Amino acid sequence: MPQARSRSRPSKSMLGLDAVLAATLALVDELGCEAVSLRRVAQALETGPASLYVYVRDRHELMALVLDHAVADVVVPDEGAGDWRTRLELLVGRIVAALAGHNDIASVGLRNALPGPHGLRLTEEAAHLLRTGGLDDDACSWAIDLLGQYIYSTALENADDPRPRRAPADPSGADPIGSETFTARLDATFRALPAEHYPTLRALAPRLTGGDQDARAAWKLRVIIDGLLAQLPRHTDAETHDRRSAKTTEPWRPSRS
Amino acid sequence: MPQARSRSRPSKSMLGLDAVLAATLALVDELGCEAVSLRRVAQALETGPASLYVYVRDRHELMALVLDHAVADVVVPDEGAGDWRTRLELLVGRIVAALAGHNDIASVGLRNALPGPHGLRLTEEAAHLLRTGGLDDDACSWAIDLLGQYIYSTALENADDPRPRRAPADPSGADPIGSETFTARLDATFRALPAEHYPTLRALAPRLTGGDQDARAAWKLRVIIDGLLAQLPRHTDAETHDRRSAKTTEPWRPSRS
DNA sequence: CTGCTTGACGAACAGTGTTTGTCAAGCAGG
DNA sequence: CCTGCTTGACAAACACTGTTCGTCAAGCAG
Repeated sequence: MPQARSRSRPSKSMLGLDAVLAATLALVDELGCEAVSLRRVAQALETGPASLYVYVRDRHELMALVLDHAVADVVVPDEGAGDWRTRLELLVGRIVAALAGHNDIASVGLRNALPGPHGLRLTEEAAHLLRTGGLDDDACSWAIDLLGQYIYSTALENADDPRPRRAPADPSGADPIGSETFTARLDATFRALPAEHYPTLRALAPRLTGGDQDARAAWKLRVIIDGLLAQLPRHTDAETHDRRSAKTTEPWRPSRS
Repeated sequence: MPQARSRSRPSKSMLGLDAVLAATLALVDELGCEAVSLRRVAQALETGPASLYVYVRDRHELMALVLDHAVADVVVPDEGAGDWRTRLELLVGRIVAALAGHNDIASVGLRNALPGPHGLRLTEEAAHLLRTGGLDDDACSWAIDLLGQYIYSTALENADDPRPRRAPADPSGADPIGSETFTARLDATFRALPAEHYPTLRALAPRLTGGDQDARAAWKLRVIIDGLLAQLPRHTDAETHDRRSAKTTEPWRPSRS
């Protein structure tokens, strides 16, 4: 048991990275990424911000680790869950849900965050499923990239939006904008467009931000997977492809560097 | 002509929003978004940061306006450029290129930035082309969302990467990581994975970050458009769809709110 | 002429990430 | 047991950030 110290420092148990990550993630949930400062994390842990540098190189690395922490509980669908496509949809859906459940943590994934162990685990599984689905190595590699974009963007979009994703709103209440969600403001933007210059957007306005967000996410994923399948060579099986343009007779493939 | 002032304030021409946006964008080009502070912008304009508040509500709004400014020169393809698909690909390609040419400005688009006049102009055109391609209103609305995700993510990924996208690297040179690109580090991450646990990622490693980035972007866009077309009703024409799963006989559509 | 509006912007404030240096506990080696 | 080294903890300090408040000055309307 640590003794009282000459600087009147109270007895402190060793922090540990897990505690740091958990505290950080809790603050992300509450305040959104931008408002999570090292001082806030340290305060939640009853220490000072300098203490965190034992565990992370800088704030950026901390957030990357927290992102990975957020998907730690995502379970890879087992083989009994269905064919490769079903499992891929399940997997991606679970990742999106896990990230969306933590405010805007997904924004970290869009900012040069190196994947951690859980991210790699899940990526390995997704790549494996894509391969099972018949994509060759080139297509598989770029599909991973595309799915990654979809996952982070969609998780960000789907995150519960009761709190602004920016710094906490003006508490004075003088500015009504601060208490409105981004989605509502985007919707208002579309609805306010002059119809003579923006006929399509005006016509679509009720739908652009509307609908069930899970249904929307699933639809977009379906689009992507159908699109991936459309890249498979036609001689793979007896099925034919739906082609609107007669651009190529052979499916185009990622070039080799 | 303004006179000399009692506070020895030198004669200043009125700033103007355009000058502010141009100066900001130049700094984004040079330093990346995060390093662009209001003080830096003000300094470039030979004024003080408080001056900028005449033109923008806050830093967030400034960056959103700069994002719009970055696509100001994107020209909508005219009808002679080809069918709707060709024009959509052209349009999206131009937007991505415009954004990618300005370091990480696209990251602003992933952060609750309300669209400006140019963004709306381009979105209107994309929506119009999608409609021309046969998507109904529901699908069109969600496709706009998906394309937006693709555009910002891809522009961010394609941005020239000679400068770190984060704060300027440690100038001491003691840390070699700071001078490496994110892509290189991601590549190294994949290549260093143990093959027994990550067989697929290890096999794909040379391709995951490799290849020509324009080709990659075009491939991903093709996937998305092909996927969109795969959602069209089959009774639209004599063409059949490539379906891997027998989940639905009718194409699934976005639900109405 | 007076008062109001608006652009310009310094000073100040609260807050941020990070570095440096000190303390204290634990461990290894003599 | 003692000494030196390592490592976790973390305060103090620094440079920097976004923003607010208040003042100045020019222009305009009544």
